[in-house]
Amino acid sequence: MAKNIVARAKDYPQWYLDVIKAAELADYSPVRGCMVIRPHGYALWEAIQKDLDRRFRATGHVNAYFPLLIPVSFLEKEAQHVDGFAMESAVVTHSSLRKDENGRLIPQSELAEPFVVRPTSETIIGYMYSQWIHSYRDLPVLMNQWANVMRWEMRTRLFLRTSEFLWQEGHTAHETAEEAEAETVKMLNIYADFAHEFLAMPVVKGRKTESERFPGAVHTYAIEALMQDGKALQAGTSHFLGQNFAKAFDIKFMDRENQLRHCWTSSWGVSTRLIGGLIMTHSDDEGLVLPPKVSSILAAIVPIYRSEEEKSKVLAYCKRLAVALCGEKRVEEALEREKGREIISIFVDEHAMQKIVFDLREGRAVEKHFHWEQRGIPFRFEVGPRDVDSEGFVLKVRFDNSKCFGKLAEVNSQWFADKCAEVQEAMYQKALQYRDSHIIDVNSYEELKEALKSGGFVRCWFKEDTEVEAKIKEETKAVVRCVPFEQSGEVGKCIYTGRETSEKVLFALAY
RNA sequence: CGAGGUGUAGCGCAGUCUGGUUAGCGCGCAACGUUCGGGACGUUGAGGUCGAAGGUUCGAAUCCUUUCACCUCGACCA
Repeated sequence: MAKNIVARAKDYPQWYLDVIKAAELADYSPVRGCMVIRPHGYALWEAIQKDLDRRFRATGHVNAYFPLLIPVSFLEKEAQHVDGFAMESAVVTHSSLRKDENGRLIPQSELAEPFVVRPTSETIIGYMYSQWIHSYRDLPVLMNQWANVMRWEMRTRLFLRTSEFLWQEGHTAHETAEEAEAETVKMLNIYADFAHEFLAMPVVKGRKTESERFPGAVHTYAIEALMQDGKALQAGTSHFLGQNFAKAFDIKFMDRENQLRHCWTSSWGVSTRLIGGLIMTHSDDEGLVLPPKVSSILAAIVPIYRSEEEKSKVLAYCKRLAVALCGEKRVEEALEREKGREIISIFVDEHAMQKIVFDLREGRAVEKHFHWEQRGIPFRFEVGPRDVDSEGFVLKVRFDNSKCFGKLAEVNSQWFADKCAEVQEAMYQKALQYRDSHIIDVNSYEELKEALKSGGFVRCWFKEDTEVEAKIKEETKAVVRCVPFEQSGEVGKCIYTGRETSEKVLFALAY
């Protein structure tokens, strides 16, 4: 049992914070609601960035960067957009500081027009697109930016909801509604594939109801994941913006019939919130659990010895194991490069920048086991004198805490790659099984209320209606997470109003 | 923004009601020794403007005033 992490069954929110702290993913900052992402946490974001960016490029998108500050007047241009973001805006009103009589620094020059620290960039990007787009020949515009944004949230939680967070936001402009719509769906599919293949996190693809829609969007699609405590997490969104922003920012082009028309735009994003989702999908009472594809450290080699004799014998053998895993060249390079360091990093694959570590620190092996375990490192090779004698090792697999005995002779890079792939798939299957067994079908409002008590997605016939949703939210705290794309094609009666509908929705309590 | 609570070492806390030696404990940290295959132990040591400002007093972590920050619940949360 981990002594610095409370059990999930006892206090799930506290467990979540304990895991983050124990794995050194993030820390609170002196600035309210803003977190510091520590190296081990940032490595997760970098891994996410790398994989997603590859998928964006493969579908013809390019990266650009737009300013942090947005004129307040821009926000006013799209009516729903203002309403959605006004309350959570951080506003820059002054430039320069001067000292007052007490030596305190106070803002000096008031700006002619205040700026908003971007909560999202539709407005400023819309403005720039209006400058750049003139003809159908300029379309489509398929851009993405990796950036930080700020939303002055009332209450924050590490990774899940912080005042400042990192994300990517794609912004595209198209000739036709159909094309923009197709783009919106395409990007949602990319998110879903990414969640599945990379994060080993199953998600439901669907459409948001009107009350959950992005301010200014015609409709919003989302991927919804289910956390271990039965609460849902919106893991990514893709918005069809229609011509709303094009009209607000005058993004017009001369079409093929020589007519001046407004573009059709989309926007889509995922954020550091994914890391919160990753934690709550896979981790256990011992701490963080990372899928091999996400982890920058794939394995730790932990030597076990007592005497000096044993030490030299075991370390020499560990080196042979490292060579079997990574190749002689990389091991020699690492030992040379990191000479004198207590933890040696050996790259398994320069391209992915994934590595194994050789833990040479002084101290008890037990402490090291906990160290790597709490950080979610997928594999741990434990090597002691007995293993040296038998030309073997003990392999601990983080995700299921299984332990097996291996032989040095059978280890090579392909063997290890297979192990990684095996665990990656097993983690997805485990999460998928959990998710699927927590989708409950109900046929009445009473059943819905009852089912919500045990958590999970509750699926039922529902005729979309903002007022009804508000009532249900008030009475149960649950909302429609999404209207799944996958529908039976049958028709049923709405569990609240009894009206006929062709759609089943997923209700859940949410983060 | 409403209600309640908490600020004392890196972290967790005692001490505050009833003012009085040099402000304590546990964890963690450092050194040394014994240990070492699932969170060991001993010895020694470092570490504090008691959230901030002002006041009462011979004397304030403790009493008074003001203020700031954080936490919990509510409201809010594309």
